[in-house]
Amino acid sequence: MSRFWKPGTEKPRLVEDEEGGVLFFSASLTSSSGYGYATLEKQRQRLPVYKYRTAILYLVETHATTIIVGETGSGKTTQIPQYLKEAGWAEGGRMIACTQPRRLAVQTVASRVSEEMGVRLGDEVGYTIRFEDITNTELTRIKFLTDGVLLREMMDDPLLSKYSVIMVDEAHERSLSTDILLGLLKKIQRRRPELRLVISSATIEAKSMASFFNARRQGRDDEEQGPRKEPAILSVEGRGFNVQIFYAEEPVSDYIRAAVSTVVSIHDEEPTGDILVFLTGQDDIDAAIQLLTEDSDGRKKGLIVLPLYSGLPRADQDLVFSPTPRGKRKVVISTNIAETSLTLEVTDIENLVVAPISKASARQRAGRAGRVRPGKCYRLYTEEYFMNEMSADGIPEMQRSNLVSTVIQLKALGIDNILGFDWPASPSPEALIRALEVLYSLGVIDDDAKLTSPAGFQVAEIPLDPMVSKMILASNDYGCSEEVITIAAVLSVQSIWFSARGVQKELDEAKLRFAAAEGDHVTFLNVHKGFIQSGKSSNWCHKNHVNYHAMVSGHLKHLQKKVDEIRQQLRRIAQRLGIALKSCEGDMQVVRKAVTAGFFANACRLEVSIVSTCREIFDFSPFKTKLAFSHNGLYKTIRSSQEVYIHPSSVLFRVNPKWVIFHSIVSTDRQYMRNVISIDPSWLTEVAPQFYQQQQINPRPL
DNA sequence: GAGCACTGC
Repeated sequence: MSRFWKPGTEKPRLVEDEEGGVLFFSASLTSSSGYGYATLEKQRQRLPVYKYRTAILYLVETHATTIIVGETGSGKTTQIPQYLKEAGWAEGGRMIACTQPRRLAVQTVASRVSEEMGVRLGDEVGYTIRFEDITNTELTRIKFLTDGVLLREMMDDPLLSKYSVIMVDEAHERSLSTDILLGLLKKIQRRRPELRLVISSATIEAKSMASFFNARRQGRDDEEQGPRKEPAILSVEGRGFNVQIFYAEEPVSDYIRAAVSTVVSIHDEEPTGDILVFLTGQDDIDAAIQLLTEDSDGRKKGLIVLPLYSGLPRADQDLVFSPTPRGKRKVVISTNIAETSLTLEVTDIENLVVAPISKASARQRAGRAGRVRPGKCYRLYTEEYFMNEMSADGIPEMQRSNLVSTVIQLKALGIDNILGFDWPASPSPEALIRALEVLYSLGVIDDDAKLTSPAGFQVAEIPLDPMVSKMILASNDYGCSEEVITIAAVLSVQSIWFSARGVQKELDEAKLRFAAAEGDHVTFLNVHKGFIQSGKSSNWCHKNHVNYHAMVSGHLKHLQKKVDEIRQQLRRIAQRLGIALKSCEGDMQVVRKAVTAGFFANACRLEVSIVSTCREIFDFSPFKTKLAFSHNGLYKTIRSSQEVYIHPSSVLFRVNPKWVIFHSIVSTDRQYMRNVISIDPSWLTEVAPQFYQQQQINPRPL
């Protein structure tokens, strides 16, 4: 296994980065009895945040914005909303909102709080995430929700007038929607001086957060009645315990094997306690689990190995929270999802970090191990790497994202001057201009950069990327809205294919059964059709390597809601927008035109193709087509002549039609187009004459 | 021949 500095041999160096010593938590609240014996009320009083109850309420009373700095584990997320309610902030029909970046966190925190308050979830305490509104207009006083949902609520209620206090939790994560929300909340404060904001943030971000909310407003700033404008900052200590950090002595070559062997040696050498392993993705998780379980005899007995990633059905995710049986050791093998949402209350957690994450993220992960008792953190990289190679913080999503959705959301909320918008982390003007250009070319904003009517407002209403929304609008003109909505639903889930290690060949074969010469979008329609014809059978999915959990609607409450439910939601929205639900009865040309109408900016032309073989395919296709199989067709985007290739997961891989449109790009060693459809270049000038001048797309002889 | 995670009326 990898070699770590071990306790007892040579004192491990617990140096952190320049912030220093972050991992030495105060252990002043050592409750050896732990959870389980005390009443819920006693437990609440034992949380570190309890000491600050009066101070928090005072600051919220007297300041428009209060920034709470605290390590996770202080209890701030569950307690502060309750304190606020106890202090009367939810009286007179008002509500307290608490946002989270992730759905899982919303659900778990809401259910914990309702339990503590002794009320039924959905009554006084409720939550809202996409597809799940567990609130009651009459009763709900504390509402947990994702920040994305709160942004959507602003479309109907721009001042968020039903909330008296809005707590934005995990603001240091700087997720895209958190940052948009913070920018908008700052604006709302000017119109609603009585609104209170509580921003919870980790140490490093607190100052910049404060100066963001402190920035002088223009115009009237004379002292009026009401709360002080400059933000208050309160630091709440964590409940954490010592976490010892061990670094690999040498870089590991295979981090999955290194992680597995570290788990095994922890199991052999360490006393009771669960293990949490961070890996990069589902593939690695499956591989690690296979390695851990394949020879589970002998010493590995007693290990309960559980995967955790977002694609997992909720019931499987819940297994992670169940108590570990006596004499067993739980090993949770997880993606980032566990970095912030998860507190395992069972016993202490060991933690392995494997990817070049930021130092802040590494610290966050290590903190997972010290929640209920002292823990250990094994980092599968060297200390030198940590000190010298890893960046201090991740880049805010705002500064590395496509801003098309962001811009249209702001437009829909009446923010006209996008370039002058006061962001917590300003995106580059170039990125904003790029987004404005795309929206202009889609015809959803006009020459004055105002939303067009009705297209602009319709696109803003649909909770999808504007290019997908435009595709749906166009499907109305082409009489194929049913098909295009299905495509949109499939494109918005991670993958409809069931992939696991060792079954790649079977998956490829299954794909061929549905593969359409036109490309991936049409292939999706074939899969969906087969799924519906099977009566939405899980057995059918299994046989065809289709991921049942990606397709099925949530008739079992805890299943993730996917293609079916998104499709139903989009059909409802379409009807509301006046789009006729209509099938084109197999005419795939109109479907491809509708796709083109949304994604014309992603058009590419084949530059080089080495044809090797020809073969007749495909039984699902209405017409038999000859497809040329070749290797690594080099494409160039029409817009910017960027070199791109068809991703090997596409049905058009090695088929290489002359003209294609892609849905998205993944950048690895090359730029790969994922989800590709073939088009006729004349459609480009047809659907986007302003974007493509005729001479640009004249096909060159190949 | 293959990069990840998260989110949304």
